[in-house]
Amino acid sequence: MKLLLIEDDQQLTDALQPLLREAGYAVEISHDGIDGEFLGNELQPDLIVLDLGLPGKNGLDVLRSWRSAGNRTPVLVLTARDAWHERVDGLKAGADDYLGKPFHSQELLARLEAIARRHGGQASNALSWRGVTLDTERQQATAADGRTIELTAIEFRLLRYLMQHPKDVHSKTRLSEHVYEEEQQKDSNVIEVYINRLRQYFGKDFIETRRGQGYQLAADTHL
Amino acid sequence: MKLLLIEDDQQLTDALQPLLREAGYAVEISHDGIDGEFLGNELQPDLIVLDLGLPGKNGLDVLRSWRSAGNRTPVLVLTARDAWHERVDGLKAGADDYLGKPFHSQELLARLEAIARRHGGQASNALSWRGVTLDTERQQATAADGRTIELTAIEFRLLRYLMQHPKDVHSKTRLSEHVYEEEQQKDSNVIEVYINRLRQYFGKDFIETRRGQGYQLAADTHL
DNA sequence: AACTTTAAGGTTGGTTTAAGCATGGCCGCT
DNA sequence: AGCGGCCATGCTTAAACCAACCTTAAAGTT
Repeated sequence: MKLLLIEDDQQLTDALQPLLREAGYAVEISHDGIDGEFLGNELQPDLIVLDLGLPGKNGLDVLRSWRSAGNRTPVLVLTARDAWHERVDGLKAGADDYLGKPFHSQELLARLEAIARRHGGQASNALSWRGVTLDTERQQATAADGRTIELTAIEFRLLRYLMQHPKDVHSKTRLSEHVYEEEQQKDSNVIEVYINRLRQYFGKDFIETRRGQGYQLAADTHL
Repeated sequence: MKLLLIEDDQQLTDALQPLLREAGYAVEISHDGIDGEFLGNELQPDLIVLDLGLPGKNGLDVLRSWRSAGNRTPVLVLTARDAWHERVDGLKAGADDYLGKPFHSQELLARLEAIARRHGGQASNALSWRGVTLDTERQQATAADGRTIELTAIEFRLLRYLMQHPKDVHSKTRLSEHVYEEEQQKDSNVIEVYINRLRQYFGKDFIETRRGQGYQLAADTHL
């Protein structure tokens, strides 16, 4: 789960980063509005935390730019505790939730969880594709033939990312970035090994190889 | 897509080169300003990444020389993270974008993509000519009769280059330079082989031969 | 003990080479 | 000028080569 945090207060980002990582996010940070807006479009994060008081470009403007350009990435807006009008503006501009500063880190995590759930699997926390379903809360999957499979942490993150973006082709580098925090040495074949595992669980043709480009969930044209 | 990287830090160029290749660029590298300026003119790259702190000749001067000589190749400038005045100068001197060091490799790729898109004209990532369309993101094409065709890396680069410059006649040497990094031995017939492949996919008369000169996409005069 | 990563050897398929065939342009011959 | 042969250039096919990917098992981590 790739999360983009746009916040200019260094102290706050330093404090949040380890927490968010611990909670299972791959965290990217930007300290100003212009850079943040760009990254929000190009990094294709799964979730964005956006402060409103930013140097460079106001957070609200950033949000509006995204939305009018068709970017629907879920956004949680951070506002000053008592600035209720900011919240209204934020929601109007297309935010998914807001949180007043200062806040309890636990509350932030809870709200992120909620947004991700709401957004990812509409109404439920289950993804499904070609007979395979993934329960994102229990970290377990059901294969097409009905077997239920307990997934380990990395199996789960990899499968979730693939199922959240079916049809797209993902390079091993990209998958690595979404499954891990730090950049992987490029001569590692972890991703290959885990793709192999998922194929054992769900069938050889559940994931297709695009040689030289990456992997992709099998198209379901024949259904 | 030929990319010229002008950067004196060997460690950085070593790290970047494989990444850029993976992203589909044919990478040329220069480690100083004077050489870089020359190559920027002679190689006719599609994109230039220019560091400002260079031995030989300052990056800004290099950029200004190009521009005043009429060279309009899109340039992304690398600056020290906090040297905002350098950025202003860079943009004034004719840069298309800038990026502070250190940077995320993903951000570099994203910005290059954005520049190329902006510069190449059309805001979308699809090219089309005589019923053939090319999705530059998925590396796949659609033939005039509707078949979709998954292209391999080299098929894709060759077809993209042809479709980016329709109407022009391209010598085999030129095509070779844009498809590969290093110079090809001139007695190789790879290009002929791949032209043949593309003709199988899209019809014999999609690409015309100008004997002794090169190849050209078929004119659509009769439409 | 369970999970993750590394490593090594086998397999596949994209790329390149190479050899024989086809075609067009040039030149000399009638 | 018209005809025909000859050479250069381009086409096609198949086989060889090599890097990417797969698979398995053992080593390393938590």
